[in-house]
Amino acid sequence: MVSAFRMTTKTAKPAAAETEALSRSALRRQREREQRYQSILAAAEDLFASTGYHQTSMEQIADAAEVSTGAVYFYFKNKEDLLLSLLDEIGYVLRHLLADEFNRAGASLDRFRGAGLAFFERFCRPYPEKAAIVFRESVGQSPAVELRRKHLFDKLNGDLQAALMRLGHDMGRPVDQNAAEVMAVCIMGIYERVAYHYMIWQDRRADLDAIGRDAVGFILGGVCQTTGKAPCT
Amino acid sequence: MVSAFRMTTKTAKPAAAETEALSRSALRRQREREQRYQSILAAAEDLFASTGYHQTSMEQIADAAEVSTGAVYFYFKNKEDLLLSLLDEIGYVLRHLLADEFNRAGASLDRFRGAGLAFFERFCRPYPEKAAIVFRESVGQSPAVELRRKHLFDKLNGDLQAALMRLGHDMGRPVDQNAAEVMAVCIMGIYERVAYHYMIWQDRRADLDAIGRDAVGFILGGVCQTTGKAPCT
Amino acid sequence: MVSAFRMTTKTAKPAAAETEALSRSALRRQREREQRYQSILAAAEDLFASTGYHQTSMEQIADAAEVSTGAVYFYFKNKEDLLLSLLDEIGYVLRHLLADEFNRAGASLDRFRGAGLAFFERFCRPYPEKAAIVFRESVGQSPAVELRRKHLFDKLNGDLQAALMRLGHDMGRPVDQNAAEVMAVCIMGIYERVAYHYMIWQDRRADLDAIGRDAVGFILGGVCQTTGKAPCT
Amino acid sequence: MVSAFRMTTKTAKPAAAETEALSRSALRRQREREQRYQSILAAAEDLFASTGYHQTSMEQIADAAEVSTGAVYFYFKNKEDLLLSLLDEIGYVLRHLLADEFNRAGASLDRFRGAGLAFFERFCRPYPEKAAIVFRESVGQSPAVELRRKHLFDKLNGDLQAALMRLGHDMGRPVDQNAAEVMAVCIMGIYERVAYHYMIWQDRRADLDAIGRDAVGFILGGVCQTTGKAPCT
DNA sequence: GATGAATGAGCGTTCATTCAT
DNA sequence: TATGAATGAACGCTCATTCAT
Repeated sequence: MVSAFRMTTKTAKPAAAETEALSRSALRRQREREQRYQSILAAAEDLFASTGYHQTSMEQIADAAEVSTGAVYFYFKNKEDLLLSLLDEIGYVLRHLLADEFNRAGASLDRFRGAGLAFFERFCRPYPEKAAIVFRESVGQSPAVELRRKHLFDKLNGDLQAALMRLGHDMGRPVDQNAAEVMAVCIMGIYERVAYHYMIWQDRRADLDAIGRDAVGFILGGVCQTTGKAPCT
Repeated sequence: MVSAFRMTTKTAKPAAAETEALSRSALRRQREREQRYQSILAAAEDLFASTGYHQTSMEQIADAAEVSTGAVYFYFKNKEDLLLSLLDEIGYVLRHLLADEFNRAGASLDRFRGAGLAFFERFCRPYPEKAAIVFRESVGQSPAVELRRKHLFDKLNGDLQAALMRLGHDMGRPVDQNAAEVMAVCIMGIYERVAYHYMIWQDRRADLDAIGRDAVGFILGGVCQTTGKAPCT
Repeated sequence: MVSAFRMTTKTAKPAAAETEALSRSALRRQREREQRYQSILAAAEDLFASTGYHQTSMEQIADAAEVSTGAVYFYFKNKEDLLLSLLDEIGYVLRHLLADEFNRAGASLDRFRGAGLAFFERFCRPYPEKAAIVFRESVGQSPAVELRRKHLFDKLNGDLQAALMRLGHDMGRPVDQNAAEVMAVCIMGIYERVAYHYMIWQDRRADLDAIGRDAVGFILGGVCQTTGKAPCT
Repeated sequence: MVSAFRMTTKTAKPAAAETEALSRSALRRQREREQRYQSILAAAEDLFASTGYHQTSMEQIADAAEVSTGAVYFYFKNKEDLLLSLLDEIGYVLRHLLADEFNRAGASLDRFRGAGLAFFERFCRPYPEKAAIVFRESVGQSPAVELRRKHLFDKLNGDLQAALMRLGHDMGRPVDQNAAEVMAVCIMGIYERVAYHYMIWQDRRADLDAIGRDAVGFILGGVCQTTGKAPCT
């Protein structure tokens, strides 16, 4: 689980009686801890998405999560760490979503279509707050956040790039590594801006099917351009 | 001139004999004023791009522009106004750059190529700070800034959309308005993310030619997809 | 207690076994909180009275109360709130002081005498800072402060007016309501200006007995004028 | 004229050709200067009374007077000086108004009545801004302003005190000087608070006649108390 | 004399973070 | 562990005043 409570290094206590099975009360505490961690993260996600990262104070997050400010600092190093954790969680969700599509059986081009549609239908539509956080709230906030964002995009780009190269290979028209990278970046750009435009700036959740299809069509056109599949329909 | 000093509303008494030509000293004052306005804006651009909007204090901007904090507030309503003005200026530059390409003579597809290359070569490369501001620093800062950003993108999208519909018409394959809008958004997304990836996150100014060509290739692929020109080379 | 720490709205979860008696440490914290609140208020009172409301900075108040600026803002919404709270406290003290006199047994006219003397002897003399704040520092500072001041005077006037009407009734010469109000306002005016003149502008604390007696004499003359008690001695 | 432009000490120029008659242009300049001085003062009076001394900026005053900020500083040393000048002017008006009443022929008690009525009818009613400035805006603003306010009240008190002593003498019941002073202060207090209550806090201009009569009645009662005139009607 | 752009000290306020209990 | 009061550095902004033109 990506959001599992990160074990603090100083886990002193358990050392003594940490028999193979944790005591019942220890288990309960563990569970409560995890719940608190999640509720704080959820509160932060909602507030950052709705009010903005800078406009949200730690106290508001604590209030929304029904804990004290001190508790927030027990679970997270600082405000930035909250955003980083959010980014990690969202990255995890998003990567797996896309990976699932690319690991499906079927014609390789269909996988690109599937991934695109999944991005719009199964990420943006159900989780608009997560989209707002990766694409809006985490932009340009601090070097550390920017770095984490970069890492996230690098991974997504890498996945896409790999899929493109596999596709080129399958089509008998090997794609240059650099070109594949640029294409991956282009695809991510389309995902991002289409989501931003139609989900963050406008609320076109209702039309997302059609929009997604058009965007995916554009992507496929770009992809075929290089991999040569002539009338990419 | 986009950056002409915004005339204050109370443009003074029309005076008696303020003939067509302003007095020499009045002209000089006017010029100096404009210079100050520009130097403050330039200082803000540099600092926002290098240090980040929130990490830059008004005092730093004043110092960099070699004026007092009060002077900054004389020329700009507040910090946000500085960012909005920057956005306006950048939007002006960018739109004209792209419009110039679309108004050129020649095959319509070539214009898309030209616009894409111009974006990378003639906007991102010479003005990396401006790119950092539109694509990074102005993201998610405040409702007003977000709105201005949206307006800017709406205009750019509109230009692109119009060009796409003209192209479809020329090709004898009229493009649906909504589809054209989505395509325009896709193209802007590619511009943005490629610039972000290769200019803001990495410093690949040297490779920008090749990268730009690949990205433009992708765009043309997406465009042809719909407008039907078969082997878009 | 007027100065009891204003209960914050979010009075926490009622907790499980928070029996009728608060834990000892909770009680202590409560007490310390109240002390801090009072010490900040006292610091503000002193500084406002000696230096002036506008001339006193929040930092000075914090320093004088030996707390941080942040602490001041924890206990009071802002600087204005400090003045409003002071006004409330002073109003409470003053009203009760006068009410006590009017509720005494004895000839009704004597009560007016008693109230007047109490105002000078038991309010102005021991609390010159409080007098300075109601009569000087809170004048014309902001709409909210002015309103609170008005409310305070309205209450004092109301008390006086009621006493006057009772007196008229007792004397068999009912007083018109409007006339009673004007008389109440006149009495407050005398209180205020005599205090201002002899306590704020001059330091005639030593002569306050005689001055008070003369002023009270004047008031009684005015009162008898209407209620008819002939040679009001 | 109290508001005549204070001659600056450095009136260098005239020294040479200041023949008994000023040249026509010199006269015109003199007149314009006086007009500007007055218009600035009037603008300040309006703004201070309506918006508050601290809430009014020098720029607002300059704008309202249709001059530059610099001009305001040519005619007045600083913002405080503006308030001091206003206080002087108002003091002049008020003192003469009351003096006129006291210098009238007739029974001496009637003069007190006349003065009181004049205060309400011929000062407060036509010049509510002036009342707002003496009684509200100039209170507790700075040591210098407070001092000037004190001087003004001292003079008014002195006039009243003198009148009281004359009255006592006329009545054959000489009044003690100190007692007369306290009575004067009481009368001023009534003037002030009744004006504040019914003109500044409420707008009872319409009922001012009745209110004034009641207040004057109260004053006469207080006065007779000491000077012995039995049934002061 | 008049202008108004420029100055810059100063202030109120915020809020991420800490730490005694 | 959890709490929440306390901290204090930092910042945006105002505005009385000055002075070159």
